[in-house]
Amino acid sequence: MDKAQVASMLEEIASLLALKADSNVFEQRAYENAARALNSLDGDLTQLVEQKKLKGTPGLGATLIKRVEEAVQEGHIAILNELRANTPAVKLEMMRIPGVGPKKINAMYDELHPKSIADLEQACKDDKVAKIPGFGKKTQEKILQGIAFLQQHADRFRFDVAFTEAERIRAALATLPEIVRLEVAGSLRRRRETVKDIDMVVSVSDGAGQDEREKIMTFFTSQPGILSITGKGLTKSSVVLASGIAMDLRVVSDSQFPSTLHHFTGSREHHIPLRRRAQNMGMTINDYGLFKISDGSEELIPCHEESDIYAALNLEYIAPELREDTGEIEAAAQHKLPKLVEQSDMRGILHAHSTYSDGQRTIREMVDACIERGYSYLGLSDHSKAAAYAGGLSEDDVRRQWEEIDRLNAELKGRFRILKGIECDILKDGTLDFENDLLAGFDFVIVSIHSNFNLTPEEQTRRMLRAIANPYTSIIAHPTGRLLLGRAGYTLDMEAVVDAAAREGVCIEINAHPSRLDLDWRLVRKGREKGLKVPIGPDAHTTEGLDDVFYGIGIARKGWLSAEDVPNTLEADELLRFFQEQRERRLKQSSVAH
DNA sequence: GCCGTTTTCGGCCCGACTGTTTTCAGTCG
Repeated sequence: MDKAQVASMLEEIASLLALKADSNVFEQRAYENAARALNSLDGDLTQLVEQKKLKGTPGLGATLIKRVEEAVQEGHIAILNELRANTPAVKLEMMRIPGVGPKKINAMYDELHPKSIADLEQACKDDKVAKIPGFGKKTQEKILQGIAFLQQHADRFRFDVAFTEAERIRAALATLPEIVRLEVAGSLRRRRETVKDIDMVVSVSDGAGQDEREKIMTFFTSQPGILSITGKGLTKSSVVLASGIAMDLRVVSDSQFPSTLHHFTGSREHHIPLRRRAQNMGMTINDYGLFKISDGSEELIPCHEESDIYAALNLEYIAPELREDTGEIEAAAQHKLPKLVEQSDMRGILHAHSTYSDGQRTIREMVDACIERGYSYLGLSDHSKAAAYAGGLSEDDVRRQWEEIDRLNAELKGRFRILKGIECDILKDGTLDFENDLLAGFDFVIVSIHSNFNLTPEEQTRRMLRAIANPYTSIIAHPTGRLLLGRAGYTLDMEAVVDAAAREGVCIEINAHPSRLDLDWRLVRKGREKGLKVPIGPDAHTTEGLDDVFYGIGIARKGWLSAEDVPNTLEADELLRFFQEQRERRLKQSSVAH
């Protein structure tokens, strides 16, 4: 039983507690907090429990520690089983309907005993829900709409899908002269890998009247590609976009903009301790501003930018990507936040394919596209022979490719550099798809799993650790193989993998493809603390694919990475030296070991 | 259920919006 498993049990308890008749929201929150506390713990949970090291962890009190110990030692938590037995499954399902929460669910369940969402839908159509005390026609209609929304739309979207939609609307709104400031907020601004909806905040000058606001809202709700308008007012309008994503636009006066933007950027988890801090300092935060409380009256503290809010709380500015309540407030108070990596730090591409394997562009075309984007090198990494489905290279193909690279490098001398790399398959037993004497000819070796996804976690972990132990391994690519909203990753002990990679000096990439974003940012963060180097790899199969680096940078920033943590912020010469030293050190170590 | 630089009890972030109600409960972010 690992941390993630126990954490999800605690989360389930929280959800089930919410549905209890006499539920206590604070107890529920305690379980949610404990789940998060557990996830960000370092080390093996079983050991932590055995050594009684959980005591003192913020968010874990005596009771929660007992629950965690029970889960680890017994494999189950008694009160979870009890809650499950006493909570009809349909209640949990109903939690997914927008606008419906625990209280309404319990009322509907007690009156109508639906067995499924379909039953509930029928009850609405039969006008039975509107007759429940405290309910009415409008609530019934809203529930029907909520059910329809559930049936038509996924409840989460990949970052890139939402970002593209948001960017289109942002660009359109930016043409309006009435708008002073304009920002995307919400989880999209925090660069979460998936998002539920799009939040946007715009400001009008403080003297602006109703007309300006109305014009903005009308312009917004009449944009092309809007499926339906679910709300339209002077401060907030809501629509559903063609892709099925819900979007809210808020209009505020410019002096309120920083506070409103901050509020709607979240996360909720970040705001709770932040507001507690404000409270302790005799202040209060709401979406309209930061206020000093004296003698019971509130005095506005003027903030022109979000950074002013943090400054007033004696904090360094906290970038949106970090606002997840994973220690950023404490770090900001001690002025220990990292300087986060940016696109302008990136010097070259590591992990791209060409027509030699399954890429759609020739090496030369990929090179030109890199030059166009301001990069000074391309670390080419076509597939190895085991990846037959992807046109993996034979040993002869590799030598042929090297010749072409040598030729091109001579031609490009001084302007650009192609690095000889490979994306080498990790075979079922953890050995690599090419012999070491061939691997020695590459400038760098990326290794990754493309087969045998269904090994046991122990086997899969052993397989990966063996690949890490090969002294020619430079980088692990897409370590879990997950496809966001598609397929779960291989089950393996990622913490052991991150530990081993950091210890051995092997890099783990952030695969920047928006369907992967793997290594996960939570693990990026843990790896960074152990000295792991994390290149950002677009895994480009086309020239456009090179632009996916953008998504990888968002994840790198969420993982608290600075430029020095990301090897492809180095110049080509420095990077080649980095790989060379890495290999020499590891060869020396492995010969000592033998 | 957690937590403590006045506290071991009594707080726990905060306000908008909506709908159902005549003063508030539920939901959301």
